[in-house]
Amino acid sequence: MARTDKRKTIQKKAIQDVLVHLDYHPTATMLSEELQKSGHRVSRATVFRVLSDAADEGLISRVQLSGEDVRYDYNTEQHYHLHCRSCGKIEDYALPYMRELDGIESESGFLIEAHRIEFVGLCRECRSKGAEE
Amino acid sequence: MARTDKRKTIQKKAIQDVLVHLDYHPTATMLSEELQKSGHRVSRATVFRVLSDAADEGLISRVQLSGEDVRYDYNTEQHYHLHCRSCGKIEDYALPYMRELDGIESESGFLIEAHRIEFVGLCRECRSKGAEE
DNA sequence: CTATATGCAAACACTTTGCAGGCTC
DNA sequence: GAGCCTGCAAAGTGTTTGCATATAG
Repeated sequence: MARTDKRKTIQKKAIQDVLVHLDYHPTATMLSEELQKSGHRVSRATVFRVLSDAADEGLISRVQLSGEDVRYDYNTEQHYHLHCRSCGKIEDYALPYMRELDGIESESGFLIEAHRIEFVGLCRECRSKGAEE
Repeated sequence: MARTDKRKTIQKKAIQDVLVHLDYHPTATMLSEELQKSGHRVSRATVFRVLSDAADEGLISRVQLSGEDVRYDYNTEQHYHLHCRSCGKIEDYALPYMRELDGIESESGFLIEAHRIEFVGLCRECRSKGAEE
């Protein structure tokens, strides 16, 4: 699956630079577009490959919320996400990781190693626009 | 988005019957195959349309876990899912819905209306196979 | 009867892959 | 130099859509 990713290439550097400075969690396609905007020329296939490999190696993390394509997050700390049901915005949520949930006993025989929480609601902007309905 | 879904058709009935009796949460494609197995002839497009509409109307629920296609669950009660990282199995988890999480204050100005939790780990079978690594 | 729902196939969007050539080490 | 990495384009997937036809009410 993941290659060894030994060599430092200008493409990887460009991808990392852009990802770190974005204030949102992009899909591979979005990141590809951001690269173009900032003048970097990296093929789409490479963006997919590099992001996927980096996630497999644990350098960045994958985020998949309901109804969304896979997104990438340079923050590899365990954390949660807020998902606006009106505009689709995805933000980090400042709630401390609920470590105790990982240890919960389960009737199913599962060994629980981690958990992910997606909070769904309305962001400040959509609330003030009256999207409450 | 959602049509009004007024008419009762044999296709809708077949889809509902099969979905309710499955012991797992299928994707539209999986459900399409199950329909074939059980002798129902429903076009793939119809399966996608009916499932999506039913979810929009709240008759069934969408489940999307990391790295997976959208799945459908006839259980519309709020509940959580266990996701085996080894075999990919998705099961319901008997933890009561943590209603209090929906009300948590957020620094971001979000109004939180609901949340979803995905527990990741190893199912009983994969544990005994020694997939722990 | 009339309008909604289905089936089919084409269109789509996103992602993956094979291969030749380029670039890192 | 050797082989990993990239770019390109083609191939995959899963899903959506347009349109003619079938059918529920």
